[in-house]
Amino acid sequence: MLTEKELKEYCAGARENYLAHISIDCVVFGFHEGLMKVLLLEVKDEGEWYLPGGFLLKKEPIEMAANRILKERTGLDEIFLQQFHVFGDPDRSKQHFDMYKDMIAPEENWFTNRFLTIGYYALVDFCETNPAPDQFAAKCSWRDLNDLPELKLDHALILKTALDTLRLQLNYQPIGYNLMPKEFTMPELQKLYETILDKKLDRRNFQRRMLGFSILTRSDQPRKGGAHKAPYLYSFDLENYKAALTEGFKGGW
Amino acid sequence: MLTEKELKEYCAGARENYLAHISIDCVVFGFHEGLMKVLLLEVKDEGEWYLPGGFLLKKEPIEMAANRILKERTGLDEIFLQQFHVFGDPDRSKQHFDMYKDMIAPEENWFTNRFLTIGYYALVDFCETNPAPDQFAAKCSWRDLNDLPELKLDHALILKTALDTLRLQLNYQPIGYNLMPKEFTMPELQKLYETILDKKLDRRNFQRRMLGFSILTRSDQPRKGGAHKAPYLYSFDLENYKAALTEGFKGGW
DNA sequence: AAATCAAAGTGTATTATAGACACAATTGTA
DNA sequence: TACAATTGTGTCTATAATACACTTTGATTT
Repeated sequence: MLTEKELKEYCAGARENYLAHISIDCVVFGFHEGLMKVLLLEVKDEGEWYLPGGFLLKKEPIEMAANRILKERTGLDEIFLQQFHVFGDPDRSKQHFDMYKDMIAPEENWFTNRFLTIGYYALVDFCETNPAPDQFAAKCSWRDLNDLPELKLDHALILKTALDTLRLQLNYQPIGYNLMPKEFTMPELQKLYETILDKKLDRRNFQRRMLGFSILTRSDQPRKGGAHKAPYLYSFDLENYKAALTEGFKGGW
Repeated sequence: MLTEKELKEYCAGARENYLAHISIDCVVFGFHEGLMKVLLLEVKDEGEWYLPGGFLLKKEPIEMAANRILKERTGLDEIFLQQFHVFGDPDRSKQHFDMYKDMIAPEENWFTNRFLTIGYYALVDFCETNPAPDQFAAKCSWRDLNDLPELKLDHALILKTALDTLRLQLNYQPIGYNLMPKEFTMPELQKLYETILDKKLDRRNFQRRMLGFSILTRSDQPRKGGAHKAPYLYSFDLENYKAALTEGFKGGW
């Protein structure tokens, strides 16, 4: 919780710099040790968590704002970002900022305005991130997707919608370049798909299909040092990968 | 073009009732005589056209605003509506309201604010609509999708994005219930698909596939009176149709 | 050094789906 | 009654999806 001085300064600054009524919330997906992770922030002095988010500078393009916000939270630039939905229920933030009602008049409090929030989801390489809290958070950290804490506001809905969108996306776009390290094995990539989809896939069919997309390059050297047969290393063929991103996988009609 | 009085009254009313910086634009698709149609408004005293749109009341849910706007333009209630993207380039409306610069100071002019516009697309039964202009338009009418006039602002981009989304949608959702009359023949439905996709489809394969979705009911009576063999009439099986809408057609993974 | 274990590599047979294609039936008109 | 236009329907083929089992490898254990 902020002090009265901090809050008032923040609100004055926000009114001056940010576009009213618009916010951005980001669902940042990572993948680590076979688990799907989401980047969350923990509210100071509370047990609650929320999604990385922020506001739009008055003359800033939306995508740029989302990038800026994520750079602040993760240290990463050029993140894979995708706008997926606007959440605008008039009551979506009701009562969530009651705690400040004795410090500042509601009409002065930036946070009691109505906000439509633009949802972005991001896919990032877990190992490359340096999570950093914003000024309302005690900490910023990765949480397991299947063991989530309670989320503030409508952030649980936003997260679910992002996940649904990601799963749909899997059907007509390649995925993984932004979530995997440079080199990876086929079983590791399969684990990513299994984790996102939350179901087991057949090893052989997965490999055949994935190779059929022609977005993978197999390295000459297998990965040594594991306790078993050395698996081949793959990397994404960026050219074909990007082509697949824009063209999609299956014609349908 | 509005008079100075009209403009000032509009701006004062807008500031009082609407949420700042947010607008809604709708791409309304219809289908008639084998042609894809889009509902457009023609600016008074100019040759330019724009998409049906409007603003969000301060306490109104977004979807409700989109419905309200479309009811005003088409007379229809309960329209199939889908949010598909937010357009928020800071310069998207630049210079488009220069014509009013001598009437009102820019800071007083509602229209020179920055707006993020939430794009919705709608599918409606062409024959049921009663197009009605808004107060900035000389007329509201259906235009052929493949013979469009020049559009104001970034409305050409919005329209194109809507169309792309619709085409994608075709791959995993049924479509047609909102675009076709209650009863229709298989060739008519095929024409709809061909028009949306802008390509020819095979009659026999189309029929087989479409019937495979189990969303159609064949009527006992064929349509008589045509100059040739009487085609069967079909209607959508609403229960299965809605199930297909939520579940999607093909598993993918 | 040999046996063992766990994970990875690979292939084939079957089934379902998509695509190409041709002929017969119906209706109004010439 | 022949014709033209349109609709209805079936089959063959190619491709893609699925199910399924054995072999290979490398480290670890005995």
